[in-house]
Amino acid sequence: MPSPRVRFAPSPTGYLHVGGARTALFNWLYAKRTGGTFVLRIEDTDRERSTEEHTRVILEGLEWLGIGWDEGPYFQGAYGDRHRRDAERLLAEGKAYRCFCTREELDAQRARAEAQKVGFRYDGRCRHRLPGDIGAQLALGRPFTLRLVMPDEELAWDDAVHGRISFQGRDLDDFVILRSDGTPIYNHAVVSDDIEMEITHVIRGDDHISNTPKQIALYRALEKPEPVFAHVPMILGNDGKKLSKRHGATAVGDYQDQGIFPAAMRNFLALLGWSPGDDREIMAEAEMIAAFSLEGIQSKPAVFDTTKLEWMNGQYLSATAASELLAPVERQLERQGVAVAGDVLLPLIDAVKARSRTITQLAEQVAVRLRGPSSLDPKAEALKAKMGDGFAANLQRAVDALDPLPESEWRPEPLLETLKSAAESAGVKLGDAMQPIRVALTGSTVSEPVNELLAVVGRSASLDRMKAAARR
RNA sequence: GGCCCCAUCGUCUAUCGGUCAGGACGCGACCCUUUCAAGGUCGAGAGACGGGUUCGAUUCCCGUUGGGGCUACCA
Repeated sequence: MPSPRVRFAPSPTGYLHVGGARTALFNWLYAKRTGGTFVLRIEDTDRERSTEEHTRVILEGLEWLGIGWDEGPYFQGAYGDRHRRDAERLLAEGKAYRCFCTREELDAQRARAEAQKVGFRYDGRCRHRLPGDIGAQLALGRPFTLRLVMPDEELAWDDAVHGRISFQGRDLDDFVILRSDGTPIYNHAVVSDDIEMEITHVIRGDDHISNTPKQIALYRALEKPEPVFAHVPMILGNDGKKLSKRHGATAVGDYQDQGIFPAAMRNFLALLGWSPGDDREIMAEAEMIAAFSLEGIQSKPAVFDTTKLEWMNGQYLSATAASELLAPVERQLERQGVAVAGDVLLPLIDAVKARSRTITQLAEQVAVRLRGPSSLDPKAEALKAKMGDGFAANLQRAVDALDPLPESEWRPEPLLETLKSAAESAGVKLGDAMQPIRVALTGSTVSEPVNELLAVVGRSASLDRMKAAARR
């Protein structure tokens, strides 16, 4: 059996969204698993909506995710001649026909059908035009499209994820394969290209299921063997509707900006609608490839859960050394206008790493330690309100205790000892003594241990922030 | 309206006729910590409904209901 050839074929009419990315990932995984070839094809036959910008973003998104292609990118628009030849061959063989119906006529028919609440299907009125009539239309220079003669037969296939799916040709209409300007329609271009590129496995979104019988009809008309089809289910928003812009971040680039690791994104996407069949969650690339199969793909749609994505990213984050985080954190800080040397950053990164889920969160925490909190988060606000006067009093006591500590003693151990004895002699619980300091220094109730926090922020900045917070 | 797909905890999923229906996220509790997390342990939480088939159905079949997709000279 020849090695499989799969393809990812996005249309550059929008950004690379997570659904497309997952489809690409499944194709890629399958190719890697089987030693096959992964072809990238840009379907830009819709000239109106396709842009180079979108193409660039899609390519960059795939590269960022580490999904490399073996062939391409091919641009569908470059193969117009072949698409036309294939369509004309069908015309010559009587498997397609010229349709002189105008768009206006068709629109009117469709509107009428809709008003009557019946499904619109092209009635095939041009299918049986007499040769003389056709000649006359041609002589008049009337524009025409090419329509496929839809056979009245079963159009079925064994879907690799759904099992057998069957349509009846009589339920489908004679769809257009070539526009009046000679350019191909999607379904025709896809089949022509998949044949030419010797694609053996078509792995794509569920929304293409209804295109598949049309494409099968085309394969039969062209007398070429059909590939294996595998339709992966949709990705839904948290309201159970198809994932779209109004659900927030749907573009792969959004997650890149949020500081999600490509490896975490890949891992998460792979587990959305696919499972290795056991309990594994965090999986290395090689592990996923080894476990991947089309049969392991779920047949029901999956809801995109960003909370779990962030958890997974946190897993990758805590497994990454601070030194490797240096460069991305520097980039994030630069964007916020904070420039600091790496040797200052490293201990800060180490301090907050375990408490962050994304690079962005991590960079924010680092920035707060460098320049102080700009505001208090809701929990810190609530704590301050709850403690009332005790908040400032505890802070003032801490300042009094810590102020005499010289720079050389401003280290975690002496700091802890000092704070402990101060709290003890004042008869205050350690927690009550510590939390106000945490809030004063970071604006948050969550941080590394307070003594370590004080050490990492430094003597003068710590005392300044505490004094300022005690005054307010 | 027509055609097609889908249905296990709130979410992602395991189960390929016999399981106390397992795991993960999230949630709650506890442990650890004379401070926050992280981590660890435990807990709550699911087979849409109705018929079959079978000694036995979450699993196989049919129907109902509920979601979703497509129905262009878009992709």
